[in-house]
Amino acid sequence: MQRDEIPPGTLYLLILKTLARSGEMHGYEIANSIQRISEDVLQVEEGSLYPALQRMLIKGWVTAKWGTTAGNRRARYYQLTAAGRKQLSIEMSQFERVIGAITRVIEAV
Amino acid sequence: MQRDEIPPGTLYLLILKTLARSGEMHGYEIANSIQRISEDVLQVEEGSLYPALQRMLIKGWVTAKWGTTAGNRRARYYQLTAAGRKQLSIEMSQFERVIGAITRVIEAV
DNA sequence: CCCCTTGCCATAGTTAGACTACGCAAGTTC
DNA sequence: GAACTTGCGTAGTCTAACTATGGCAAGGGG
Repeated sequence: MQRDEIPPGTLYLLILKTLARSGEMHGYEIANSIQRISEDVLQVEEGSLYPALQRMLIKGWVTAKWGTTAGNRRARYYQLTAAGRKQLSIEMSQFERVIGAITRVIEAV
Repeated sequence: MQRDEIPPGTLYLLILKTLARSGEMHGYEIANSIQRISEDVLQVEEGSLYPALQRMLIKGWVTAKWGTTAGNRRARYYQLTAAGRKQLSIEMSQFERVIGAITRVIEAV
């Protein structure tokens, strides 16, 4: 019913940026990082996160390899590719462009 | 394929705000207004606009009545209801909250 | 007069993607 | 050994923006 929180399309941007900042992370870390930095406004559900990561793998924006966490659990570590970095810059400018335009409309007198 | 321009969910906000600013408008005017004020960044397709207006009617955010334009054509004029004004303020703060959070993430060091 | 463009409304069908709800496994804590 | 946490994953649902199409009326150009 209630459309909540993460606007469709921006999850890619959030993940790309998070990976760009932190290098290599596994899914759980990515979700926690986004949630923490957004001050709990954005909650990345697992049912959104993992399918998004799969799609990003297919698109070639990230690569993944299995490893072991500090807490001794197996986890899949994701890393940006060159295409991912390029996509990040595309999504960044797209985001600014669109949000700027929306802001103009909702602030117009 | 390519996700373009208007992020799902924000069309309501754009329409609500446009009606709040201009009082009474028909669909075509609403679309043109959004496009103009956004400096052509946001293009409201008819196939998005009219279904959205229908949903807003059902939700009780707007009322509609048939009339005639200055150019002598029949058109459906939409007007905000009290519920629509309330919804506008909800969507405004929601938008700011979420966009602020996303901005924190994509600007984090 | 007929056609063409523009204004204006509408719907059917497709698609992307975020969600809920669930399942699985391994480690830690009590 | 029960419960909790970490961690990955999928099946199915739903919203809403899109493409494509159609229709109709008014006005202008040939």
